[in-house]
Amino acid sequence: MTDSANQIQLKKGALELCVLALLARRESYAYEIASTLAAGVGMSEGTIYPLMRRMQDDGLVDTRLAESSSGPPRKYYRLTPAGRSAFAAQKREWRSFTDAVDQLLGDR
Amino acid sequence: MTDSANQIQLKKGALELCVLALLARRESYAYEIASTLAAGVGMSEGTIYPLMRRMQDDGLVDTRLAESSSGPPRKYYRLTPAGRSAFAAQKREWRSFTDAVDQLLGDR
DNA sequence: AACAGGTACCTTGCTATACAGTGTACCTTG
DNA sequence: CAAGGTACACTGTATAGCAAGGTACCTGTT
Repeated sequence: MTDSANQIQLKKGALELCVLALLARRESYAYEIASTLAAGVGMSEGTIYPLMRRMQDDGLVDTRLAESSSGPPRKYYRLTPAGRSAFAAQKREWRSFTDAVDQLLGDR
Repeated sequence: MTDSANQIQLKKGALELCVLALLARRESYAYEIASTLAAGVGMSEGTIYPLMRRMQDDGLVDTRLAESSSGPPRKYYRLTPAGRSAFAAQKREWRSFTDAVDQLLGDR
């Protein structure tokens, strides 16, 4: 068992919440989201594209294409109203879950 | 997408940490662990038994059998020294990960 | 005695997902 | 014009939670 084997698992499911949080601030595109989240929570490109597809299918985001001066065109993602309420709901779930775990851990 | 679809994913990987936390307090058996964690983090029996097997294979726990006055014999799990240090390490990882997410979420 | 229900163990099959790896194509800089 | 960063996307693999099902023990009720 490598050192990060468990952390990999730990991340699952929180990633959508992180993406929602970023998009709640401002619209963004997949490559930028992946770059931003790579540092803090270790999201890679192979993860973000399927996730964005899923979120679009679920109606949480819509997209627009925009030219870029520094490479190929970017597909910007924006939260829909459904996306905003999903963000609020998942944030509550996150709090409730982490509070339950923190309580088990005892000290904090 | 059901309401809990994401929460299911969110749980992954934190469950081992929860089990380690419980066993750090006192030895226990799978059925009791599952019952305790069912309320707070929603762990079911189908999850706990494979997990305990994995943790034993990883050397994090050892077991002893004990008679029970109210049913079949129980298999008690106890943390090994490796289990205790894994607990400490995973607790640090948990803190660092949740701190990163909480920072993204902004308010707290 | 028969049965229901709680305790306690465990396995199989299904589904979802993260991620590495790979590929395409655009643009700028040396 | 080659190299490297930007930006999109897909495939294959491994992992893991969980519902459902199965065995078996013990107690209390009918």
